[in-house]
Amino acid sequence: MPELPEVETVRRGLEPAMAGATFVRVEVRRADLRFPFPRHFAGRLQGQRIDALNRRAKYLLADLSSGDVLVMHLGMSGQFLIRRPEDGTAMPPETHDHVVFMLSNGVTVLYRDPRRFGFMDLVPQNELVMSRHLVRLGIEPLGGELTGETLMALFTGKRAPLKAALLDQRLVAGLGNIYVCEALFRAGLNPETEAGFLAKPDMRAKAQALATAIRDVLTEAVAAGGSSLKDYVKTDGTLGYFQHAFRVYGREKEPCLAPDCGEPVRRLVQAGRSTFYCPRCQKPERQEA
DNA sequence: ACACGCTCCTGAACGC
DNA sequence: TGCGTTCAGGAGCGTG
Repeated sequence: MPELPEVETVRRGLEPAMAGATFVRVEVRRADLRFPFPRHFAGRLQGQRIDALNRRAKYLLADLSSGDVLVMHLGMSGQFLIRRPEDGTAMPPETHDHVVFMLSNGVTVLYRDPRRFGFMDLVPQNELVMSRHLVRLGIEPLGGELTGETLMALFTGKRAPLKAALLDQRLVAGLGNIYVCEALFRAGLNPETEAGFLAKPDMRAKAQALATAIRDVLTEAVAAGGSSLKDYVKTDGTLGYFQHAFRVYGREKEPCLAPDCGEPVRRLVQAGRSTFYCPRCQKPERQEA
């Protein structure tokens, strides 16, 4: 499930293959993914140089010499795979290979997405931050803005549970179900606690702990190449390995890994998504009415 | 404005 | 064995 660490890992894999290269030929093998491709998509890419490959939250952003930015989102099951000429026989595209980028350096980049929740778009550079994709995004969690103070400000008056608030890309952008569960565990916060509760003055230390936990878990996951469960692979087809470092995610009924705890990890459903937590390490805060 | 639930999609896992 | 059901979840959208 591509969340920020997986998207950043993909970016780091694609950057050396794509930055500085030119699109020689682009094949779009179906009319849409989650959304239709923009008009003349292939034609607007062909002949353009990729000046830089950036990331914002879970979006990949390729700056093109035309002045457009190629905006790419992996959805649930999107993968970018790099095929180098020295890899040998060219493999024919598979069923879910929807886009093929052929580059001037001989590299082929495949976009594969069985569930088609991903999408691609082209946006003029000077409209990018105000574009429909990016305009509502909250703070970048590894960008230096994420502090206890910032979280307190963002959560002020929020009735939603912490789990939902952290999944809300308008507040903090880049977390998904896995890293929210892991960050709340590390901060010792109950996923059902009202987000607004953390904004109280005496909760400053908890808010700070949460900010630190989010930064730490994302940083560690990027260093591990992301988490591979079902769909996610790196651009060379290999797996990330942060899934081995999960402390609660996917561990229902298994013992909590905190020292001297061992309480069975519990699963609950919030907003239709599984939440994993330790009821002993993540006790609900005393919330006066 | 805000919170919540529904929806898109496919493949894997599960149950009878 | 085989078929049907359930589950996974990013994020836009509709509803109350």
